Amino acid sequence: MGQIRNTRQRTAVAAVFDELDGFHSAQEVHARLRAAGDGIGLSTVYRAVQALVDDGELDSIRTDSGEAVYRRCSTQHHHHLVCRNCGRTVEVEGPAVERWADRVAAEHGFTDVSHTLEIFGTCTTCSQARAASAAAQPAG
Amino acid sequence: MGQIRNTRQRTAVAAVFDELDGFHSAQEVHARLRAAGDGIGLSTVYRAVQALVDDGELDSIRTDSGEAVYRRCSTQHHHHLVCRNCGRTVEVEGPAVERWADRVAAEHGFTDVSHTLEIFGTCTTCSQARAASAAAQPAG
DNA sequence: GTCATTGCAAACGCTTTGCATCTGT
DNA sequence: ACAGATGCAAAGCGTTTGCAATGAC
Repeated sequence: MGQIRNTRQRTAVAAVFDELDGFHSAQEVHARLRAAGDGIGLSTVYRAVQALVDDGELDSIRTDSGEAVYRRCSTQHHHHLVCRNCGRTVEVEGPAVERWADRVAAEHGFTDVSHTLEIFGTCTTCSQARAASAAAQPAG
Repeated sequence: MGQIRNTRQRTAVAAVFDELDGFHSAQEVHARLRAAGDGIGLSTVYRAVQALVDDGELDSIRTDSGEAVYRRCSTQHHHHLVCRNCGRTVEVEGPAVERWADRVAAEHGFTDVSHTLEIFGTCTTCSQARAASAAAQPAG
């Protein structure tokens, strides 16, 4: 059964996640490899990424728009604080949250626990801009 | 400009979320209304749901499979602990996490803060089933 | 030589959109 | 009567899959 072979394409996909931190989509990886001159098909990237997830080498989450994004598991775990207006992102850590999530899951008998946490808000710059434009256009 | 009208369909969609707790997809709402005898188009459900999200009456998140699901905002805010194998979901609360998210966002100057948090794991039943099947098939 | 892997294109599922019709105001 | 809302069908998007060709072992 399932004998796994080392191919140029699989290696290339894994290498992308070695070089890049954070989350990246299959399409992004594909574009990046194509740009680098590595001929590779989109479906191959999808299959390679899935294989890496199955192997436990990648974690995956869904973005707000429904796209699947992947990151190397060994990367330092952190969360994102995202401005919902300009998209500016701040990486934040919260050891307490990690422990809480693990504890809650354990209390319910869950094992092999992971979690995703995103915080959304309006950053200083954008809330000031919004206030200014509201003043200029009263009925906004 | 944007004058919003009260239509039978919009009311029906909003009513579904009044009666049901938790997260539900647009397709599920559509099927439910059809089953109840309310004639309504799928795209109308999508548009109604989006309008409710814009109005701040619904929250939306993405499931693991990329489907968008919605829930009434007035519902007590909580998070989900999801079995990544069978999909069983437990609702969990974590006041500490809420406060942490608000504080971290405030420290970075963000306002109007919200967040999404999902915990994934393998539930007791599924981890037992997995152990059993691994024992039966040593080279799995 | 065998069989997993590749790559294309077509299929898929969820969501969005164009447009003619309908309806609340 | 006007402007927003509806519903269908078709398009759009990310993702998956069928199948013949390719290449790792």
